[in-house]
Amino acid sequence: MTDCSSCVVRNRAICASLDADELLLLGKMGRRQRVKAGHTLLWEGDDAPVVANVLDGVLKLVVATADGREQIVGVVFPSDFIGRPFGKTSPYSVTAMTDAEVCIFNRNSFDTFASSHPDLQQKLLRRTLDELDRARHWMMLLGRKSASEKVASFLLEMSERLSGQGCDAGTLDKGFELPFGRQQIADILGLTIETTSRQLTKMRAQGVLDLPSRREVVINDRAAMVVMAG
Amino acid sequence: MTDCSSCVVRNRAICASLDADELLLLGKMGRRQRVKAGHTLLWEGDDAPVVANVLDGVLKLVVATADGREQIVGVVFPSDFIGRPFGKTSPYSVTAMTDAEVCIFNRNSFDTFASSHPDLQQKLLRRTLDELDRARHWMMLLGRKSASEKVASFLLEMSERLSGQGCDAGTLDKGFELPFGRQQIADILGLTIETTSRQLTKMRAQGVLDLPSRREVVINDRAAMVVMAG
DNA sequence: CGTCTGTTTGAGGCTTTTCAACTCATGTGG
DNA sequence: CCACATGAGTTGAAAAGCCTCAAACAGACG
Repeated sequence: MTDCSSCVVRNRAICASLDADELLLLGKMGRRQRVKAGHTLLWEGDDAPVVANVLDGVLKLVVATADGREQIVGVVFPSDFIGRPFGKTSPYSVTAMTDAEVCIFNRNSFDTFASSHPDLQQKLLRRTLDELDRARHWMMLLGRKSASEKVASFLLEMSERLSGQGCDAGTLDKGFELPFGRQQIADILGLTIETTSRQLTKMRAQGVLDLPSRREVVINDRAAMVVMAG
Repeated sequence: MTDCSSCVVRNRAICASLDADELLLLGKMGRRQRVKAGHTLLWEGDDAPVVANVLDGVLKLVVATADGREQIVGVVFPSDFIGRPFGKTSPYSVTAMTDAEVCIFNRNSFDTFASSHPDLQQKLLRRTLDELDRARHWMMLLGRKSASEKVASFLLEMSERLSGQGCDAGTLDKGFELPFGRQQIADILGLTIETTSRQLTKMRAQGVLDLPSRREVVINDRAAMVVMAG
């Protein structure tokens, strides 16, 4: 069992809708689990037996074709919800991009619990609606944007989502550290690793950004970046 | 007010979770509205004051860039739900692709009603989760599939979704009529109208399909089509 | 110091887009 | 009834953009 009252994402995750008693009940169902970077929590097509909350780290949702092409269809951060409630096989794999920690629930137990806790279900609905908006926004990027627009859009979104992480939520840092490498950026944007790399180099040459190290990005000219994002 | 008990989508839409009394209450809030093909119900970025159920016809959800490129991020059929509950501006435009009829609710009233009807909310949650899965599946298509794979995938999906429409749900018709033209297919697949047209012509030349008229498609060799879909 | 992994860079080729012309079905007015 | 305009779809040629393959490079680590 898990002690929810001291949970790091207690107030941001869907659990935030629950009172002390309910939290205790949910806590009995959940258990914390560490996932090492690169390890896969859920496999695409499997009858996924669990749902989970992310406590720490970053995970990716991946869809693959038979011949091995991969597309990242979602990136989840702490307090985000993972999995497919209500009895469906997982339509994507969930893999840790960094060392991560999640709070896992048996799906059937969770479904039952959710059904009798409308507030929790509403929180889940809101979250799912937001995810859907984000996914549809991303569809525009994948279908209609050029490589440079894709990279610019990606950096701006990451800058926003990663800034929300720390204590000083709200302020946009100029610099931030990406939790993933070039290949994964490419898999998010529907590009190859080479094209991604070239676009970044071009932007650095233009002075719009700096790349102090492999995973660090500093946005020098956010306005220009917004224009490039299309 | 609307008479829900005789509604054509009564048993398929989210309303299916409601009993007679609740239905009457919801019916007082709703009103039927016709939308002519080409007319837009909701504009991207607008503070959308309504949500709706589709009664008849087909509508598209569109995201556009500043310079006019369009990506269709969703297609909704009868019994599907439209709109963004819980107080957000609409992240996309909703436009009728055929003459359509919808059952409209004031969003605030609907939100309130939903909050006090967990069954309705759960139906909405399930629907949203399904939409999210569909959207993510589509992201793979947009990001990683070739033009011919895109067209083949599209035709297969449309064949399935349009077959579900009639009385004989479940059986896959070889032939069906698309509710949209070439440009709109292109906007769904993230291609140009020319590329779309060329792929269709190529498939016809290969004998995989027939194109009896502009909007009709007959799939001759479904197995081959599945292979082509990647 | 050498190896390993991840990234950058280069050259060439292929797919898709772009631009333009043409076809075909439909509808309108003379 | 026919000439003509109209809009959607098809086809062709050329160009652009992105991908593929290959090689060089950089940082981390034993």
